[in-house]
Amino acid sequence: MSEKYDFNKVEKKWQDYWYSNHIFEVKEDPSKPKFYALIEFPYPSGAGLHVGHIRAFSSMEVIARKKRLEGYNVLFPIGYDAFGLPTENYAMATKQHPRKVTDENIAKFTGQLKEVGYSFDWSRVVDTTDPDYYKWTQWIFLQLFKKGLAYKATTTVNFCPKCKVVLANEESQGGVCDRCGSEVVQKEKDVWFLRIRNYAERLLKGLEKVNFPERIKTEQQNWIGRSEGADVTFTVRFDGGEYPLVVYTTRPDTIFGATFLVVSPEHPLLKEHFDKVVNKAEIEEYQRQAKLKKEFDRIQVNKDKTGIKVEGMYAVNPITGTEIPVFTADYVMMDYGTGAIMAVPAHDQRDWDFAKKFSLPIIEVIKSDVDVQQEPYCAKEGAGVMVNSDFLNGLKVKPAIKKMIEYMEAKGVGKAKVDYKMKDWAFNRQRYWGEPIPIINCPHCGQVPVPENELPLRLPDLKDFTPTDDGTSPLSKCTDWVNTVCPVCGAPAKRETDTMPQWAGSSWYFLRYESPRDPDHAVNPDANRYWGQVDWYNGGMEHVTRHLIYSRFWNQFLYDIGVVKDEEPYIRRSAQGLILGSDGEKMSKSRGNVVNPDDVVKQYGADVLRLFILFIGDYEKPAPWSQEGIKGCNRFRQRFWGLVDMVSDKADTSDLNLDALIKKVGDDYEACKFNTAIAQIMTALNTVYARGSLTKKEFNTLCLLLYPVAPHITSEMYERLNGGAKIDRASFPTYDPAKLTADTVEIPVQLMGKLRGRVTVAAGATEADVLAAAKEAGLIGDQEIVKTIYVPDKILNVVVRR
RNA sequence: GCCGAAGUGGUGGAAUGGCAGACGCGGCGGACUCAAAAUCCGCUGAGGGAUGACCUCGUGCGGGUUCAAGUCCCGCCUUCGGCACCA
Repeated sequence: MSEKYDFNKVEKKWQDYWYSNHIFEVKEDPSKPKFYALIEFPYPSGAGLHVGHIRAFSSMEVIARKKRLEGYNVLFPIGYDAFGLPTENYAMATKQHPRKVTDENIAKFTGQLKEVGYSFDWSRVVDTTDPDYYKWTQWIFLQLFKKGLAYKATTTVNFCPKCKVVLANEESQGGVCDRCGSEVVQKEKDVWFLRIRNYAERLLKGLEKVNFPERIKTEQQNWIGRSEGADVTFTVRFDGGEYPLVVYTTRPDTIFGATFLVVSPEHPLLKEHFDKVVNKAEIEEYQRQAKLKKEFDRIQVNKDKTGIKVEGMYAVNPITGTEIPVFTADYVMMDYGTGAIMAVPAHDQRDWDFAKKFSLPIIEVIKSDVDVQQEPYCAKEGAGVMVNSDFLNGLKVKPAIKKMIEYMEAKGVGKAKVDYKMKDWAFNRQRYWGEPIPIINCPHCGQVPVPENELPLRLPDLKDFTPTDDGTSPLSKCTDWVNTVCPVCGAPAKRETDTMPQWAGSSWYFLRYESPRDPDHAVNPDANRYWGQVDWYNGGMEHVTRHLIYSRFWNQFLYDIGVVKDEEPYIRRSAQGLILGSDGEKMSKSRGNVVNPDDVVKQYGADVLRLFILFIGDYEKPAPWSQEGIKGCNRFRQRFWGLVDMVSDKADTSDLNLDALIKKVGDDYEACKFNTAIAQIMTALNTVYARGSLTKKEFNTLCLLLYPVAPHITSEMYERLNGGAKIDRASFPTYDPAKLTADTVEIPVQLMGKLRGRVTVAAGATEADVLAAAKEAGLIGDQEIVKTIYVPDKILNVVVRR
């Protein structure tokens, strides 16, 4: 009898072996096929590794270990997304430098990850806060700038008065700051933007050729929000003048029902021709009110419509020539479409609400059962027939849209246009702990890029990096750094003091992994030629619409300028579900239901933690932690260890189909069905225990199948029974497709679709054989058989006359 | 409002249209033990039957297609996620 399994000793032994012998470090090797497995690199927070990380990383860990056994040259890198607010806030609170905090956190994460036994290539670690890394983040920004894809504009922004930072819309949802929960206010600000909208169509198109789950594609499509419509030019007339006013509509067919026109309070019409407006004071007051409102209030659905008629102006419908009134209302947004709409109250809820409130006419242009004076008929696309619409009458909606656009284009009053909900990417933050934006503001030359040979533009070593009250970056306090000379004309100039958002560094890190130390390229061309795209990327659903789109955008841009060879960065993407507390709620400190992976490793070891996190349930769905469930995996490991003493030449192998087991486990791993893969191995283990012995071949197969999940114990077991051989040098077992079915099969027999019993027959038995066997077993009487359905080796169903 | 995913025992969850509940947890009973823990063995959807090898019911609800439906179709309910005064 072998000694009891000592997980502490064994796990330490194998981790030492892996890491000190650099087993998982890889080089380009044209003799082997490559496989690039990627996990989202963690943000090294002070809290350390979370069980959510374990679930997120373990899928690619299994795939990486399996692919290596299958002969692939596997790139499985790790790094740290280390710029960001929590570190900076913690550093301020504890009066330390963020650099020090970051280094400590990274060291902590590294230690924890190694204790779990992950097979990362530790020679390729990247850290987004390392100047050798952010040098290239800045370089990519400069390429974007040079191509006109980075620009500065004044807009109102969401500002968090507590964090003293400008927030993107997605970081201030519900009108509160993502980070601290404070109420967000609106503020005028110069903001850097990246023109991601220029890539909207390609980001959509690219989804057709990648293997992402449908839900991820759908979320990205919604985020991009493509809509087909038309720009239609109305003429605004006022005392002594005319002004072309372009509205955007997805329903140009309904223009005969347009009874008024609405412009956003920020619309240029109300600036450029404001002197023609009769009720100036009233409108100015409304504009002031709109500005005060936070984004949150303004986009509240179903709230009362407000607005003011623009007196002294009216608009001419370019199709009918009819004059209609012009309003300004805050339900029209300046940053979508053209900031102006033609209102068709009969067929749009918002326009209808507004028309009712201001007693405006409602003209039906799509026939329906509803009385549009009582409620709008908001037909889904394609439903209904045009009425009251002159030459469109009798047409269905779709052909009517087509005909109207053709008509407008011929008349020169409108043209087809595709628009996107996605906005340009606000690309700056007023914080210290981020990549400095490498731009110099010269009074003569304007925005001048920092020369590339001066990159990295390092963060100055500030003592006080608390944000300023007026919302400018703490870097502005460092005058030595801010004051410089213009690289073009030599005049005194000032550096840009904003830093990049946290999404910057993570938008291209997967490319840096391919040549992490190359001093001359962001991505080494030879390395990129070999490693190419990420074959499989796993991460969280929460990053699907930001990180995943941003990084696809950067990759497409880098493709356009010839830096990388592939247009899409990721071939396949999967997403793990959340690990919940044992109470079924999201883990959080305040609920006190947080599980620390360190504690689990201490108590049960890494293999049990890895087993449990993968066995817990459907990988893509949320699953609650269970302290009892962990015990079950510990039991399984003990039983698995017991196999060491059960190997025998005389074992009867007839009850275990190894080929089928290999296929099932291998296929399940590839499909992220780790729970059923492990269940299959458990079943096989139960079979072996029931018989009391197993062959050497069975032993090695079971070890190899479980190795990707539980590498420590399987490495030890394999070594012991194979004369010191290392399992990581072995090959993943293969199966013979001809042997997947057993010699005899048990066929369920149904009568009228209801189970009557089972008969055992030789595999491949004919319908007549099975029917005869069923009759002999008394499962079928002597009723008249109308019909039989036989699925070979699967089922027999007999239909009889009643 | 629009889009998407999901609803299965006490519980986490399995089931290319073909034996519903694999595997695990928990529970019950037994073995070992002075005893407990650990371990091992057996049982464990509900109801009925003589507690048996038998029958009936059963995958959110109501219909339908099919020899056969957790799975496909139609109509609902509930939960979760995404987008959202998006023209």
